[in-house]
Amino acid sequence: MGTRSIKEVAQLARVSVGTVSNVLNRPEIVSPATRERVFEAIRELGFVRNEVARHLRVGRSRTVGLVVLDVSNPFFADVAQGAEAVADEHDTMMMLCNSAADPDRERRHLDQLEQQRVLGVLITPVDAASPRLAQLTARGTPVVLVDSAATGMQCSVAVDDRLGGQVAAAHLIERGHRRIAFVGGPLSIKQVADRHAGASAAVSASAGEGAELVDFETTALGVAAGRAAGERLAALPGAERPTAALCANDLLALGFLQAMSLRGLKVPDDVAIVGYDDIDFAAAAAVPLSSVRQPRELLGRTAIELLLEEVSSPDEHRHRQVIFQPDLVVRESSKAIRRDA
Amino acid sequence: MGTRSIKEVAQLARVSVGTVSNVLNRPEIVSPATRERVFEAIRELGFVRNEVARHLRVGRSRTVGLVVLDVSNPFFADVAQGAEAVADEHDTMMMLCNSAADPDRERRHLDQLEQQRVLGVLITPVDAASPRLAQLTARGTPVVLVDSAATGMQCSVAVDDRLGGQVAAAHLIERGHRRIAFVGGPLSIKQVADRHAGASAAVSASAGEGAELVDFETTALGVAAGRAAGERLAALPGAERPTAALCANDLLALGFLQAMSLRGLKVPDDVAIVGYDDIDFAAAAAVPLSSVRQPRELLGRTAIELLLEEVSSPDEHRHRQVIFQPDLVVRESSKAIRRDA
DNA sequence: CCACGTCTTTGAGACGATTCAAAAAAATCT
DNA sequence: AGATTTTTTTGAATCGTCTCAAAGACGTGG
Repeated sequence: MGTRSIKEVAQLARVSVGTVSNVLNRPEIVSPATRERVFEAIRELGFVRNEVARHLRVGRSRTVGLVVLDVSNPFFADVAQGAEAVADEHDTMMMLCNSAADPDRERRHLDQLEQQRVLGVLITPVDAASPRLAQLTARGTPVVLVDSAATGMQCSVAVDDRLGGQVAAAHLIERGHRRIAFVGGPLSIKQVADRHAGASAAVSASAGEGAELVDFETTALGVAAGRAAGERLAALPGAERPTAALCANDLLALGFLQAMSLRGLKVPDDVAIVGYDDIDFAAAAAVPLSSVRQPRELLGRTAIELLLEEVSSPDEHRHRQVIFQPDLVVRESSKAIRRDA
Repeated sequence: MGTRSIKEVAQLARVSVGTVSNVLNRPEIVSPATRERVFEAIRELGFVRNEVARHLRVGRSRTVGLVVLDVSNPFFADVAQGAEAVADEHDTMMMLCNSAADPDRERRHLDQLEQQRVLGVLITPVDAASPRLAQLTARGTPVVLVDSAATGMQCSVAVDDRLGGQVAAAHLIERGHRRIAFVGGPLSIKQVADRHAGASAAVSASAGEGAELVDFETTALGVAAGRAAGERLAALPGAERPTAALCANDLLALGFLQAMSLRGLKVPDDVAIVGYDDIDFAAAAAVPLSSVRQPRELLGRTAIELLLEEVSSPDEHRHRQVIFQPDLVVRESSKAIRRDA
């Protein structure tokens, strides 16, 4: 259609294509008069550089793929935001892809990104050990794992989920809770398993005081799953019912909270809740939720910085596994001290 | 790096590059023996087709840009999901871009998409009348407006926001409310203005019964803005205080709801609330929110279908403006009938 | 007026895949 | 076997941009 090429610009400006290219890429080496003439022609024709041809010639893309488990989880939206801010500064485009935790969708996205010869891929993998990821790396597309630890062949940025789970559980124990529910799943998801392991460790450490962890495994990580788990818990007879719930993420926690209020259980008096991720909704919930905060934007920023570093100096680059510390934010939902132990 | 070209495959399989290309694109015209030999070579070398070169030669991209106002608003996540489902079936990739309602970011994204020569752009524009959009269309990149009505030069899919506002307000009036707050802003956003206009119309129609609309304009559409508006409303003396709030979207409604519970006002007894969008969080709120539902996935599906139609038969294509009807979903937050009018 | 630097501009290859007319090979018919 | 048709394979041209060696323009000093 109306798309003009460098050649037409050259013709109109009465210069060679090489000169137009120079104006575009190294304007300072072109004489001011010519430069102006070329700009004029560009304006007149409405010329827009064809990035595809440029990429083919230069052999280096300007776009980075970001594959996340769930675009509608605000946690990932924030990670993306962080990554994009840095990408912007480097004149790089982010391609946001949603795997929806489906390995098949993930694979399709990776295929497409590889075919596009993107500069690199940031990914929160469904399964970090998937051979597809290793293959991608091996074939020359740099990969940075996000929110998931790599084993040395790649860079990664993650948050210490074990520590997060531990701190959260320790907090609940310290507030007097003894029977603590762990709400989350499937445990095949690394993050969930780690948080669980952390909680488990904290509970074991206090086993002498009678602390114990009760698992409420869920099949998904959304609001609905949390609500279902909450109903299950609410249905238990008082003595067996945990007095606190540690949820593997905030969406679960929000659903869980709703179930409590539907069943007439007071939060935090009857049941305390701690979520994970500290998304904006957590603080804004009916009962503001305690939550384990992760540096979301920073996670995204760091991931792309590692990627860009790897790309710009492939030789001296050493893969790094960055791990951030989570922070427990205590709010209403777990503030009260339980006195009936 | 490790990236092999069609030429290397040809060499290894002892055929010409043309044949390899045929195997890739029209395998049926290649003799089985040769075909197998080529596949073998592809496997051995780990060849991945270079989509960039293909695109350059064929002149037709396989990716579509989707620019939304806020990735972290579940409404848009669902729209994206719908669009992606259809794109998938057509072997097309979706490039999700977040303008964050910032005209500048939006412009940058459009620039990049145009440089990439994408197949087309689906966009929820910050300003539908922006000349940049017309320019994109004029230069040959098809544009479909999403959740925003076009004027004839482009296709568009939208939901009747005026009707939505009207139905929501009528519902509140029918439940006995007379002083109704409209929470939302800025009014420069078309969707907000339309919803307001609809509400306004419904209220005017019942002015004889003493209904009136009180504006609580906000500067943003997030949870925080809703909370702030809620506090403003709660601070009013009882007689002046509206008994119902119609919020321009669910995020505002959630924030508003939280403010009510912080200030000790009961929902729906003291103040009824109706949100807009019916995102999953609405049903999952502490008090399940009434909300005006929009066919989110359908919006996305339809948008990309229009785009693909336009692209596949540019000549006979007539631009269409599709408008869907919203549905009011009544839940706890506005169910009660007010008896004190 | 020539030789010699310094700026500018030029234009012929890439880059990797697709296309298509034409050549080659195989199959079918006399 | 030779002619004819059908099936396969070939390879040069092309898409739009960048790169870089080389040519051209210009100014300066001798």
